Amino acid sequence: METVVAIEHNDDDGKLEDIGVDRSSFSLSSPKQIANPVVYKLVRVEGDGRLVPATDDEVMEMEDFLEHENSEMRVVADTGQSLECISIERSSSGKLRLECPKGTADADFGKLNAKLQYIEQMLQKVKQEERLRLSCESPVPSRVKKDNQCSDDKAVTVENNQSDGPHHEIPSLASSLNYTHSNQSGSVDQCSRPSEGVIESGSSASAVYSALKSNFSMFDGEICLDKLSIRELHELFKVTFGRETTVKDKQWLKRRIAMSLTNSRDVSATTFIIKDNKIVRKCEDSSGNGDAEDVISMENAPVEADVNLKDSSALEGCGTEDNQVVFETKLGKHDMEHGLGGEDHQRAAKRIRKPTKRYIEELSENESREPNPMASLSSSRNMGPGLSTTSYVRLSGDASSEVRTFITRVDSLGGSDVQVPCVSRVRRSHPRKDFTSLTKFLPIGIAKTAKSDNKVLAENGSCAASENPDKILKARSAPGKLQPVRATETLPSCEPEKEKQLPKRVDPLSHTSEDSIVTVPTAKGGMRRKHHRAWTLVEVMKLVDGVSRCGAGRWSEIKRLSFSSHSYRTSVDLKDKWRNLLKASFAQAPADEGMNVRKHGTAPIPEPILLRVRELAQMNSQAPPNFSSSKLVAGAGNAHGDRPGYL
DNA sequence: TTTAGGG
DNA sequence: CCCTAAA
Repeated sequence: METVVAIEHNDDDGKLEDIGVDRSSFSLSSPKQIANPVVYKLVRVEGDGRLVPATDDEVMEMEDFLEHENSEMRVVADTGQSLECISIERSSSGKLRLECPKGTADADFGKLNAKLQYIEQMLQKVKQEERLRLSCESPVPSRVKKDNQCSDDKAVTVENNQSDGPHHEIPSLASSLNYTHSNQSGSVDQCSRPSEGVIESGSSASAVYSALKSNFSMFDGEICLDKLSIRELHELFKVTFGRETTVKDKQWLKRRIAMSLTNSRDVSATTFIIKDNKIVRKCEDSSGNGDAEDVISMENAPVEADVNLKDSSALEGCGTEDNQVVFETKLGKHDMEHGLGGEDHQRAAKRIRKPTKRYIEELSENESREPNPMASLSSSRNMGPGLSTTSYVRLSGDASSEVRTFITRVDSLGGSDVQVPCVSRVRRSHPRKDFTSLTKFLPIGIAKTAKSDNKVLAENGSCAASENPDKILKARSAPGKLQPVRATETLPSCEPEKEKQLPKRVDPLSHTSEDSIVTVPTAKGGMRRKHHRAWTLVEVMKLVDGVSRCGAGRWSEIKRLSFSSHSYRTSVDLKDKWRNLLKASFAQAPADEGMNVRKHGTAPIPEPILLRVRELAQMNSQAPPNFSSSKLVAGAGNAHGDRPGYL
């Protein structure tokens, strides 16, 4: 099957200003055109040419493209053959769409620009891959199976919905897209034979080409996704994204995994890199990251600054309807000062949220909360029968850029209307975290109580909303008189339609597994919550990398450096995870090659990572925790010789 | 406040 | 993961 990126052009909002982002590659020059939101619909082309709606998983994949709008420009050596797509945001109708609120259109188009260029690159890579396959490789079964003669075919269609707006620009955009792969969509039988002309057509094609060449020559990787079974891929997927997948397509899984890892700007700065479906380790050891960091800074810094600038302007545009809300518009130059994880540094730098003991507050929350276990689905849970609740969410600012998002909720209960202005900074390209949990919050007590809490909400919202819902919860559970409602498991598919309008996204990358919060009984009779956030592969890699550069034990340092973008994952978490990693790496040292398919339930950490863990552990003369492990003895004299005696 | 270690 | 003692 092929995938089509259909571009609709909507003209429902034409008064956006042109803010002068470089979009030359689109041939877009008139402000008017920029202003028109572009809506992408993700569809799939079946073998017979039918268009079918994309599946959820595909949609999810699309979202990842936006996740890393900055880093994805990096070359991905990727064998994917089916899916090239863009996703911006899912609208209520389930379609993907990008809406450009005023003042942020430029940012979006910047991203769109990057996205399109990225697609170009991807296409080139696909072709390159194809060439390689033709020359030296046995075909992958799944590929042979494709009914379509041209499994690599990418069709980019552009449909222009707008009636009166100037759409002449859009076709040019389309043609620029089609340019790269026009021969594919045009003639079916050519697709497996990329011509030189195609290679040259892309602006960055030559660069991609050379990059690919060098990449393919590096085969010292230890993890080869191609060799994995579906099951293993599923497991890897699980570690990588923290969620399960139902997709059976090996190719898809491989691409997803490789993509995620590669696109993660955090990972890219680590010693692990993804090349050609393999997780390999950079040759240099822990010291040679300077280059990577520099590159990243160069790539991202301007963009970030740009976005941030818009940020403030967007702010003014929206107006702070409440003085209680304080913004820091401190921006960016220190974004990338650590070289990675530059997403949230501003927030991290300012307004440091003290890591309160969430469990305590959750305890109190539990006490004040009705014993009713969260049976109903999220939002409308605490809308009592007698409560007439009208609420709307107004979004100004763009959710997909580092911009604050204003939510104004009007709750009318008992005749007294309460306006709850909230400000949330949505991470750039990480709009997924539910701030809907904020809107789910409904004061049950007296209106006065709610009012007094507005302040708290507003103040905390600026920094909490973009983070873990837990923190939001904390913020509002402090007053204590309210009945906070936690959005426990918010499955996208089950969400009320209303919710889908929000930029609330499930992070397909790392946060996808919504925190599964289990309440475990404590000795003192109380109930404490146990958050569980599956460690994703990316996180593990970051952790390992952090340890490699800071040394084990300096967890706060590591957290600051590598985990500043992850609000959860305290330094203690890092330490714990490291401990587990250590245990894992030593426990099954001479295990089967490739993936550790050991005890079910244990995360299948890729061997190279465990290997690295061992190295680091021995470097730091860290003794494996469980000394009595029998495997350990066996491992000491193993033929691998990858780790000299560590005893 | 952070680390180390037990649970 | 949580909790706590110790630094």
